[in-house]
Amino acid sequence: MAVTLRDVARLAGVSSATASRALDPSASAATETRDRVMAAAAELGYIGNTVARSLRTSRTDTIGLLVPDVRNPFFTDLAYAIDKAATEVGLTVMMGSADEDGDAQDRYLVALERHRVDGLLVVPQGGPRPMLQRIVRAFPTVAIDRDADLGVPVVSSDSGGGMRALIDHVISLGHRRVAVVAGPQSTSTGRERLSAAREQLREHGLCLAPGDVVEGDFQLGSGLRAARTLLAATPPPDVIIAADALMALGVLTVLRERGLRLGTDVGVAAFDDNPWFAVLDTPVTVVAQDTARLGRQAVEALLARIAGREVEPSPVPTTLVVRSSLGEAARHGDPHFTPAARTKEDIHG
Amino acid sequence: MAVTLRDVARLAGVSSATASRALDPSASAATETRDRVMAAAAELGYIGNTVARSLRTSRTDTIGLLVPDVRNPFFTDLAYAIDKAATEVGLTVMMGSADEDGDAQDRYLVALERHRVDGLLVVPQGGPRPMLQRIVRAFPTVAIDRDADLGVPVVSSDSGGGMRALIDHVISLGHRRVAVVAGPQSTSTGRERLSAAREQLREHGLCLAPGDVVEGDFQLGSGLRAARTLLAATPPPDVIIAADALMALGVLTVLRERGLRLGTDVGVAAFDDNPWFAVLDTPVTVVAQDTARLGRQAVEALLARIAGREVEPSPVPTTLVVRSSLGEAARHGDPHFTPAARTKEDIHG
DNA sequence: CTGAAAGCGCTTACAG
DNA sequence: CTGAAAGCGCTTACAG
Repeated sequence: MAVTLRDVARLAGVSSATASRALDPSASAATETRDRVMAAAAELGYIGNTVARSLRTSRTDTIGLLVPDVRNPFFTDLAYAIDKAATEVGLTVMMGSADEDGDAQDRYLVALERHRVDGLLVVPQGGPRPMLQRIVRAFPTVAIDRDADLGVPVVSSDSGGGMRALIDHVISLGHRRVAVVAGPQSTSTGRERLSAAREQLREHGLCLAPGDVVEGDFQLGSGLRAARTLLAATPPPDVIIAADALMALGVLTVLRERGLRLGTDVGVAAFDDNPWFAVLDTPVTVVAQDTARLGRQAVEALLARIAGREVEPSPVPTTLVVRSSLGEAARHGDPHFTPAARTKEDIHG
Repeated sequence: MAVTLRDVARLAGVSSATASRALDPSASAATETRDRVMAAAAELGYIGNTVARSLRTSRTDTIGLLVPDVRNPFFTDLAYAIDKAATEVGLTVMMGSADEDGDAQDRYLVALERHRVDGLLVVPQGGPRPMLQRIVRAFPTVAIDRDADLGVPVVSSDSGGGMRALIDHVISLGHRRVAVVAGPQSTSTGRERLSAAREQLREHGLCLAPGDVVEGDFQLGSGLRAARTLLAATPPPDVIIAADALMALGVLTVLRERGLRLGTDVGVAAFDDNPWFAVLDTPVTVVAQDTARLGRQAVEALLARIAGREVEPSPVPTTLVVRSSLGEAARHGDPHFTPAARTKEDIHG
């Protein structure tokens, strides 16, 4: 049916061994032979069969990518960046969304194992599951975003640095009482962002009251629930910081429901940037992650692991993108005297 | 290194042929043998090698998915739905984002061909490119969203119906002058949405002036440019309809820049829903596509094609989601007498 | 029900 | 530089 290497060889009048070499730029073949084989291949429209080659070489030129939920814009951007970076080095990616569900993750991992991917890029969910633990030992693996103590290299943003910059900014605007919709504390990013917030507030002589922290799961629904809890307090917090964009979206939604003005009645900031944040009537201040760089670095690290080299990726810097959702100067000219900041000072200062 | 079927067979004291059958639920084997083989497999942690199996059976249990840009929320949702549906029937998907770039699409298609995917799900870009034409003849293929005259089944939404419902709604609100940020006219969806708008306006005795249509490319930048052109007209149109969410986001951004009030100064509506549309100060009315159903239907159709069966997918219905960006009743109680509608009537009526 | 054998399409030491 | 041969790990007629 499909044209095979033997067909090409026959047409070129050589053995398939020679045809194989002629088609491999890094193998040696007489120029004249190479030309004849190339011509034959072109004439027949030969497309090498990776599965046969893989069986022989035990490389599939395929990597697996496992993310908790592609629909989370951060993971979408990450998947995009990884696809780009992988394609550039001739790797095809098998993508799967585990749906923040451990069993789905396990099923997907087995599929990748059956397919004998060359390596695995994984954003681990929850604790270190046995299946993941096992597969990590069998395949070159690089964790992205979250460190789940798998003993593999981790490519991730400098969450702590991002959060500290954000807290400094929040405080410089005159806000005092900060609440946090934290990520799941079973994830390193969830923990790191929360503890950085706590510590940096302490630097400013402030503290994060127990009632001002609600743990979410990085999904929209938990942002909704967290915001309802947080806004039930009297007085409400000056500022709510969400550990990702989806939970921030939940917070924004609740603000709308309650008729609360963003940046005036309560400030909101989030981790992860997103074009939509910029287009809101009150654009949202965020800590942006450099997904392109994360993707590139992840693929590079995986390539190194596949080659058997050790790697120790360094944290990727984040960027504080100041917009108006904290009631700041971007709009009014004075970072220390904006409507939102003033309101808060009236209450607490 | 990895444990193979032979290892399992040896441990169970049978031939690999028998081991293979014992592990295949649809093959016959003595219960006692089957148990022994299963036990051996479990003991050794045997995971079948798909690449060997594929070479033998010429099925890879893998399908390729090619979308123009995963970061477009519509395609993100679609990819998610397809991944779900595929996983359910034991297929793994190789995903690629062609970046609305024909050459990238071609490179990716060749990679899928080398990997001998069982079938292809593709959202075709631009005209019928030779590479795509060729591959479509070689692999079972189903087109999604767009019909590019490839002679393959097309799974897509009822764009015409959605647009007609939207136009009726716009008109019922008292708007008269409608402008459109159209999708690329090289895509069937781009054409279908524009012509449906034109025809339905005609039904109402209105027409779409040449200056009130700008062709975009479904990406953010073109929405920005289109909105600038459209809003340069005096008076500006009553309503701007964007053919997808990304271009709508561009329109919204320009409105903000100009200090124009959404739903009051000018109405906006879009194709494709998105959680962010709901959280804007003025939530955006949209024609929502049922991505879950599109994904399921695409996988089903592809399975049918792989099995050699003919299929003729029927268009998937869309839903008009009425919010406030056209200045409508949802907010004010009377669909025919809202601020926006009134303003427009003052001008044109 | 089970085993021996062939073969899927490649690549790669091994000779020459 | 080139060819003959083996083999990657499975599955599946073909006998028995």
